[in-house]
Amino acid sequence: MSTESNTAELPKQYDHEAAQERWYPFWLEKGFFHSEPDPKRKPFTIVIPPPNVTGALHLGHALNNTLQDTLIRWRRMQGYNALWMPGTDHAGIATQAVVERRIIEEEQQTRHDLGRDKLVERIWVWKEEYEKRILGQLQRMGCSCDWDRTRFTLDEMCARAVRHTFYRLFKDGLVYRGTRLVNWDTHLQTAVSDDEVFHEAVMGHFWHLKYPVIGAAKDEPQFVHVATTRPETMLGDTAVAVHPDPAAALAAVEVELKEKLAAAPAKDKATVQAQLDELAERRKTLLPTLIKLRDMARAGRRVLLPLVDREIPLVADEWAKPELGSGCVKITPAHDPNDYEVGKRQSLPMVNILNSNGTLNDNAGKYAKLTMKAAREQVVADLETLGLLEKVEDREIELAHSDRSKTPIEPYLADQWFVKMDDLAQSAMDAVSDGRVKIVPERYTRGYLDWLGEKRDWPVSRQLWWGHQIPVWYSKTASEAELKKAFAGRDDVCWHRDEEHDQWLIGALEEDLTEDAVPGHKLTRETDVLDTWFSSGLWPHSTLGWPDETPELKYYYPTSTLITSRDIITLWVARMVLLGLYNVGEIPFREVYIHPKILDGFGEGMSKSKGNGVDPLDVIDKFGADSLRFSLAYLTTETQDVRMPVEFECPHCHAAVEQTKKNRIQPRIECKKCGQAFSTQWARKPEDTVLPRGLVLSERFELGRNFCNKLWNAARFALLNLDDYSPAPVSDQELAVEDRWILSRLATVTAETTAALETYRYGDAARVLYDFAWNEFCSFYVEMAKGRLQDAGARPVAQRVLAHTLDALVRLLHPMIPFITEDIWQRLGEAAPARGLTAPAEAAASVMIASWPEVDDRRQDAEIEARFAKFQELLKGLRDIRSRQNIPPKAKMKFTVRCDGEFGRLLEPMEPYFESMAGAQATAWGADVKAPETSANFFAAGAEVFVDLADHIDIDAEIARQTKEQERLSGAIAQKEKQLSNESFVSRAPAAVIEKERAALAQLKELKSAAEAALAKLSARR
RNA sequence: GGGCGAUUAGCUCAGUUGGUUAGAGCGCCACGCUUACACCGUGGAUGUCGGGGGUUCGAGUCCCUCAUCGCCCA
Repeated sequence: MSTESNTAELPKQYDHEAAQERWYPFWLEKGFFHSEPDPKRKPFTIVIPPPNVTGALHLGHALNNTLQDTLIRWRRMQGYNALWMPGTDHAGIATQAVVERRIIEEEQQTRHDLGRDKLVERIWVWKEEYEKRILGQLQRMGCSCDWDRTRFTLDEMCARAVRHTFYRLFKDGLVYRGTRLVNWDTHLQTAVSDDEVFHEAVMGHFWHLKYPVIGAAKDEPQFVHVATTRPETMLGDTAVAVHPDPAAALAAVEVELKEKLAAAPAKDKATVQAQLDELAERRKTLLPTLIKLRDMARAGRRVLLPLVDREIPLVADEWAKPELGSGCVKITPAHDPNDYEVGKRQSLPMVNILNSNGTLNDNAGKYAKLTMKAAREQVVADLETLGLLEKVEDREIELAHSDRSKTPIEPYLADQWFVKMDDLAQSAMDAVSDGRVKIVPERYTRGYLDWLGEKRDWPVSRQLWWGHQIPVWYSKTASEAELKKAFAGRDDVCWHRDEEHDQWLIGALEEDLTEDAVPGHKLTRETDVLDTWFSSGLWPHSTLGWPDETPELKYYYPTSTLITSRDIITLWVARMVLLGLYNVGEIPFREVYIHPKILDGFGEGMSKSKGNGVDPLDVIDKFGADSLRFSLAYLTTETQDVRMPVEFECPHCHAAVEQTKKNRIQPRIECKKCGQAFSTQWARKPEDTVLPRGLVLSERFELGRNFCNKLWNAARFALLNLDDYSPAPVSDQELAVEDRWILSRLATVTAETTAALETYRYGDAARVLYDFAWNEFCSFYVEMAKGRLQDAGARPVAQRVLAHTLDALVRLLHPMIPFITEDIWQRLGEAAPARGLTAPAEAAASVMIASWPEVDDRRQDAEIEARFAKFQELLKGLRDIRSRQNIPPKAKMKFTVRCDGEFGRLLEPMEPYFESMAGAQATAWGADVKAPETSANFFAAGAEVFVDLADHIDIDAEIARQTKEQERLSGAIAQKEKQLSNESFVSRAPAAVIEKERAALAQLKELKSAAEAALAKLSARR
């Protein structure tokens, strides 16, 4: 870097690209991101919520990582030994689904064509590509992660932690295998968890079927009527249910409806009444039948299931709702979650009619091998032929879909592995209840506790190939004696009996078992893999080397803070707490900060599939990483999600094209301004892909860009004026008013920023610094320093305070906007290598490792701030007169101030600044100042100011201004008088408040009479 | 159905323990190339604080209720 600082080197606009390209490699090279355990220093640790390798990062990640980087850079500057552990997540099903889909699209091959090893190999290739891309994105954002420690949930270190955890759980009897109804994705052929399922309303039908009653007597119903949205499942029916006490059930509903009727607003009463009427009708016509059926059910009567000709029982169960439909319901325990519960209660057989690929199996008789869809048509047709189809209704149904394959979910009975949640969940609840783990904002605590409180066992197996294969081997044939003999002396193998399937489950710690590990028997390994959350749940300790007691684990664990978004509090945060406690015996982090979500201009969450996602790299290209970061931090407030109207930028003319729900899903868009077309993320066809792509942006980021540019130019000004800088201690006597003011403000702002960051109030921190930098440092301090910098006598002190203040400001801003602050720091380092007011010292080699500013209480000076506020008020009044009087900017104006001696003593020294900042020259201060012949007056800070308008008077403008002022005052006076004449106010409000109001009223009246006098004078001259 | 959050200027949002006539940025209007910055400067206009009720001398702020939107859970 050249040591000259000339203007050519200091462009008028901040060049974000140059700064990013220069300083990130610099930080890396210096090893500033790296941390090593050092017992002499206090650690501060965060682990990244590992992004999925499924795809690139979006704006939500940008927010998440901006906040983490801000936190870690700040703590690093505070002197902590700061570690930010980075890495990525293998995201089992999501990644496998993406890669599988791509292989099908591009090579027309399924995973079964490829085989397990080949597919996994292909996914690793994908992972390498996306990991690189993701880490690259983080780096472009400026993230100061310790890249030497980068981990992946499927790498050797994490895999070892997974093996140990599973083994411990297995050995402790906390993991078991069982048959359960799961959400089956027939496309991907795996179970998916509830949170991987979304519900969508689709148009469907409601088929009304009837099943013949076996041996029905004359006075008995010949058929039972049931209705279903999925008629093909009747092949798996094992019962028909009727309510055990239909009369009571109907009565209960009636009571409820009556209460509702009483409470309902008038407009809703008719609807509720109609429901009541229908209920009464039902009681008359349907209830007797239901009671009869109930009695038949108790007598063990059966019905004949058509098509498969299976006799199935009538059962009495509360799941059947007498107020709905026929009051009877078919029970298919193997294919419906509610029926499954009924099945368990009533000890019904569970007939599985599905193959894992979604076709019907042999239990479906002649319908075997058909797809669900084909079977449905056939079943309906056959029932109709038999006269057993009563009617078909159209109906909108909520259908569960797999989030991964977007295909409908089939409830399906399958063997799954579970972790018992009892004690584990309790331990995680306790950690939060007793405050060892603190969730910020606190309101998220409740959801966490409620969810864990259900203590539902955790299904951890997935029928996938991409993931940690469960380290359990099966043997059906060996005896326990043989196992004991085969594994004698080994503490890395243990086994449990699986009574349900009549076999041994053998777990192995690190080493895989061979097929012949038990002589004379063949072992087979479980093919399922573990849920991704199982491995990411270990993240805070697995990345630090657990199960080994590494120096890292001892030093950095528990970590300090976890920053994440609210949707994974239960899935991930809770799992980390309970697994950390289970494995390490200690909580994984002390605080969890939950940040807002990013929404688009329509209030919808952003997603790539919706087309409203913004790529952080687009924003960085256009605005720079600092602008992205600052804008996001600025918008991060406690209760609000971040709403961001999205727009395209035309690559031809750079005009903004508003994103609409319509154009956001089109492959090409025509620019309204220049008429040329550009492509979007949806472009697939050659005619679209040849078009240049339009960036997807939000004008919200202009806030950050403008701010960075302002800061840049303030620094530019300073640098241009520091050429002959010399460091030296500055005594209090040497400080000018504005010096003392800015130093006082700096002390306050330092305290406010620190307090905001301590409580995760990023928006507040950004606002405080924005206002200070722009409205105080730039608008006042820099403006006022200009004069002194031209004066050889005052120049050195002005330079020293300027350099010092900029130094501190840059340090305060560094955690949020690292690149520009480093760029300024380095340039400042050349112009003013040693800085500081009491004892100038060599600046740090990088702002990254500079110390966080301390609050200098001694500088806080309420008196100087009050004095400065008066100055600002007067200045504003003067500028206002100029503007309203249409006095040309270059024309000088003269003013006098009627005030007491103290006021004059304080403000008179500021005369040069009225001159330079408002083009106004003070000609007199004091109590005996008289209004000039032709003048405009205003009150400010307790003084009356007269602007001499002899050369400028615009009577109409002044009348307008004074009239408006007078009206404003009249309004205020009326309000105050009303308040003060209110008996109860005067008798009940605190005396201080009343006193304040009285004084205010008197003041207002004084101002008003002055305005009236001025008006009278003006009218006379008109 | 239960829970959480939101509703303040055209847009995006602040608003501390209830106490002068509610603020910022963008946008808008007027003026301005003042030797850091037009990604700028100076000034200006803009609000039934979602609706209704209540508590209080006093409510954007506390309570109840309704509406709309978003998220989570069933």
